[in-house]
Amino acid sequence: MKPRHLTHTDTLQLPITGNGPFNFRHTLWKPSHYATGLEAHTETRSWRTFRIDSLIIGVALTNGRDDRTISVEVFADGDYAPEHRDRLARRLTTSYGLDEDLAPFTELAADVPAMRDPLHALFGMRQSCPEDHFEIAVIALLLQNTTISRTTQMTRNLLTRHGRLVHFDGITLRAWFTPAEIAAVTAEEFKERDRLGYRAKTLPHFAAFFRDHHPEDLAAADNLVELFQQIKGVGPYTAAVMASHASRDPAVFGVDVWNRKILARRLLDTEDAAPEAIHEHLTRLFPGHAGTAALYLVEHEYLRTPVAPLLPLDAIKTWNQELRPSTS
DNA sequence: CGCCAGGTAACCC
DNA sequence: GGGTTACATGGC
Repeated sequence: MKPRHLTHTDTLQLPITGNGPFNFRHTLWKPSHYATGLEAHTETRSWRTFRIDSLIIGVALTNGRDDRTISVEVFADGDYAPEHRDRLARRLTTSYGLDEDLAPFTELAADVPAMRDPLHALFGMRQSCPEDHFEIAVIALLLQNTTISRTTQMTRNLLTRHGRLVHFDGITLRAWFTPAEIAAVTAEEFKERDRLGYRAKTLPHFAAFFRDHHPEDLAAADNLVELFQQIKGVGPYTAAVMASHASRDPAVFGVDVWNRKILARRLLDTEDAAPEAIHEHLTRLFPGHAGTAALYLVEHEYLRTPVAPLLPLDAIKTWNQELRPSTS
């Protein structure tokens, strides 16, 4: 599979309009996130791909000098039209919470001892979710009841076989498939070829749901967690990930066996605890912002030993080699 | 081997 | 309703 070359097409300056501090590095790069090949980060620069309809866009992002702007170099092919500029700007602004008010959370956190170190180390970090609802649902699906190494393997299989490979600004990255692009793929194929196991039969349900429900419709729903759980294969965890990440509800967070133990240790001083106990505790300490609080605690846990560390600048070439499959 | 992973649906009473 | 159990797969 040869990468498609995207050419430099546009430049954006995105203002940080939301109240509160903005931490460029820890907003775009999350120490706890596993490697997908959809993005790459060095100390000062980030790259990411986006699908906007069928268009494939690559962006290179850097922090503005005043910490209140993000500079975006846009790479695309010939289909990039003026209307895409606004949609991309909105998508980036939402994905990284540039217009969100972080102050209510930081004020609550100032009074919570367990939050002292995370708040200090990650000050100004916001939720990041470059994925749309469909894409984050697939990520959450691949996290269900398995190890990160297998999640990484399944992600690689899916993106290699059904996604795209693009090259821009000196880097090679994968890009997502759209619901329409996997509409014809059978559950059997997902299982046998992409090694999805029992998850294989739920992926077609995801594609069908998001072909019929566009992101705009979802904003109108009043109980998203409930709505999302109507999709076969989406339970409380996946629905909460979708609501907290793609819908950016700061009050919501998905509890799984992994963050359950982290939060139990940090908040309750025990090795493990019931999900309800954790949820209740965090909701009481951070009314309306429990999800943001959980984000800070979990990312701080991984800050010293990131799952996918920042790349040294000179590692990009090696990275490109690894991402290109050597097999036909 | 058996157990467990960054869960969920289907089944039981 | 609330408490089991099967579900695929790979790593240890």
